[in-house]
Amino acid sequence: MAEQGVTPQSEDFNAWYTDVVQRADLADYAPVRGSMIIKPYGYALWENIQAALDARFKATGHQNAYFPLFIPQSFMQKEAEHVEGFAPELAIVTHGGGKELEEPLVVRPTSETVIGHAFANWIQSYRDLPLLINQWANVVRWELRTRLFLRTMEFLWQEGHTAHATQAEAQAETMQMLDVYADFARDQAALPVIKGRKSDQERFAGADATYSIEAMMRNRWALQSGTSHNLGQNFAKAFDIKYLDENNELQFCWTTSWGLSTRMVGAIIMGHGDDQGLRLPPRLAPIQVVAVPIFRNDDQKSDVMEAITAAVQELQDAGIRVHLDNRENVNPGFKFNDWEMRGVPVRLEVGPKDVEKNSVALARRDVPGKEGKQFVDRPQMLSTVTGLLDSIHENMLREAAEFRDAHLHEAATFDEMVEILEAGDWALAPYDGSAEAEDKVQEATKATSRCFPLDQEPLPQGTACVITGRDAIGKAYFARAY
RNA sequence: CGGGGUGUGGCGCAGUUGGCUAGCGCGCUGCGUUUGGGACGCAGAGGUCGCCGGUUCGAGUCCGGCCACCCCGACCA
Repeated sequence: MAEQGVTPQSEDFNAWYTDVVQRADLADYAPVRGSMIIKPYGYALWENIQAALDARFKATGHQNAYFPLFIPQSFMQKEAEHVEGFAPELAIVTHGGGKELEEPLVVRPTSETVIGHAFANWIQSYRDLPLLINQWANVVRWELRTRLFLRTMEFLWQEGHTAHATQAEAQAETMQMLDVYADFARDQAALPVIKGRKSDQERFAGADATYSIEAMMRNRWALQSGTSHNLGQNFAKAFDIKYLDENNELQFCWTTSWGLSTRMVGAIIMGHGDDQGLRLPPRLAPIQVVAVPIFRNDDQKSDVMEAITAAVQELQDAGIRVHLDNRENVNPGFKFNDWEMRGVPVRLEVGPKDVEKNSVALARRDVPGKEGKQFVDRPQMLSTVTGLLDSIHENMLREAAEFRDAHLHEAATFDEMVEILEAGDWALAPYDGSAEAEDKVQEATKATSRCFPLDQEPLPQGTACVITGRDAIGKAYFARAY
């Protein structure tokens, strides 16, 4: 029998990832290096992410709009840090309609500049504020090294852009959206994340401060899964985004931006998957329940199909995403393995014995083998499935949190820090926020600073950075990161 | 962009001391038997051997160049 599964995680985590993405039909390689084809199953997952986030954006007062893919090159050059930060990864269009363009067009790597330009026109008075906009779009960054979902030259995301009258309001917005991401990760994706502030090296080019949610993958690498920036008045000044306040005085706005991309799909894959393949969080899974009929002959077939069709209908009517696997060229055992690899949270089986006893079998993806399988009376099916979906969500979240917490350690000295990082875990230590300290850690361990977690007490006066010995500005997590 | 590797039916590979009709496994199509944890039999379909050039009576195989992809590093959501 040929090996039909994916490379085990323990053997080669990156190979496991690549295997799973392709075998589970999430994505495919495209003709152009570094770009990807998102297949229907992967896109359905993204659509569910979109729907959940979009609802949260609307609930917090944001409106969707769409800004153009092409940005005049001069726009990118108006904000000093922004130019420098993005210059190496820009795709630039120099020709159109067979002629060289007067001014080259940048394919957006992010939209602060075009949106800043528009905001400057839209905003006149304090009555126009706050302006709360989001767009769902594709962006392009010319990456050297790419990986499906985690880093591709073109990716899908949403980018929120807001303008406010005061610094405090902008900061409140920045933190609110970080919370939205963290809550989404926990409540929809079953991923516990750490909210924190980025070091200066990791800060967005043009931001005063960048915050992120960091998730731990099953190989203990960190994955930045969402970011929220307080842009201060940097873009307001570069694009002349001004308003008249109540005293008829002209003021610069305070702006923010925040984004979450298809990288979240990678976070879900690597944050939950096991040696069998994907494990999708029930609230985002494109298929929440897969129904597998089992029969030996035509008599049984008609009885079983009738029963299972009714069961599927009942679940569907209750709003559950169900797929009936009625393929006849593969046997049930194959289907079990196939759907487990694809990460479907719940499997419903109906066989002759179930028809006879008016029952169904339900198996949960997060608990392997017989332990995770139960037979329930048909009238209890719907309530059991509903309960299972919630229970699987809670269990996946708990497992991920326990795994993460088991691999977080505090370091009191540089040696301790190196020891923790070399073992592959995350180290939390007082850090002065400097680039030279970060470089030193990276040289020693390949790990970088992930964030200063928001959830921490202020350090006692004079606490030393474990790397440089200078005054620390807070405790930061360091880890290997994608 | 540096280091390593790989390009042979859809996928995974063998064939590489040049030799005639390029094989194997999986998958695919048809028919039949199967079906509660990755079924089996029989019959089929499917290949400009990554591309270009060279050597040779003869190139998947040797030589040169190019391209693509994967892995590891440096840079990044």
